[in-house]
Amino acid sequence: MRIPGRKPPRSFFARDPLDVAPELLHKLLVHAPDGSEPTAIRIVEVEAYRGSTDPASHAYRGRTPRNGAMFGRPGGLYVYFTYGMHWCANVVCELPGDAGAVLLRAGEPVLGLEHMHARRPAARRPRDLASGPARLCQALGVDGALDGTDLLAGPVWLRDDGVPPPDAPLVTTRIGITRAIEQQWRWVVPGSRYASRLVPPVSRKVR
DNA sequence: GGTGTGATCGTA
DNA sequence: ACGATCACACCA
Repeated sequence: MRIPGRKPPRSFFARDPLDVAPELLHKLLVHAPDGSEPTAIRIVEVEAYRGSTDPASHAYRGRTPRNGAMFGRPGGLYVYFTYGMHWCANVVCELPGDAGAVLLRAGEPVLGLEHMHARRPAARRPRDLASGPARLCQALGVDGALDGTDLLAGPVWLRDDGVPPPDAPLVTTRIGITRAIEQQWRWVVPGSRYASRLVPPVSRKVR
């Protein structure tokens, strides 16, 4: 089987997640398991999480069994379990001397749509397949077994097929968090119909 | 199109 | 007790 695009150099990931995040827009995320057909999405929505300085980050309180991948090699995949039922995937980055990651929030399905629909019966149309961080993982078949794997070695790959990131991405606050809600650390492909939403909810739960 | 709510369980 | 969420019901 053939993996589309080229792999970015390791140095692409070894930077502040705030710099990496917008450059992940329009890149491909490919899951090519041994012995079954690959599926792929084009990334359209991301959020950056820093480490010790970001109260919303899983790495804020240091290393634990769960967030270990965030402290590993840049270019790794950090997959975590949340709400008792969902997996979400991050690209591991590294602000020099600190942990960091970029949450992959949504993508446009580009390869293996029939397999994605089989994994996501609730999705009526392509725009429902990967328009959310947990939906994206379901569509690609990404779960905890892939936590800590290398995006430069597979079976989950980050690939660059030459489509540049948007010149003027939409920048907003992060979604679904209750801390550090003032930071504008979410980037979306302008006008994308495959994003989870273009504008964050006006009111968020406060406690 | 929009809003509100229950599900479900690992984590710290 | 609380999530870096989702699907579905319900209203428009």
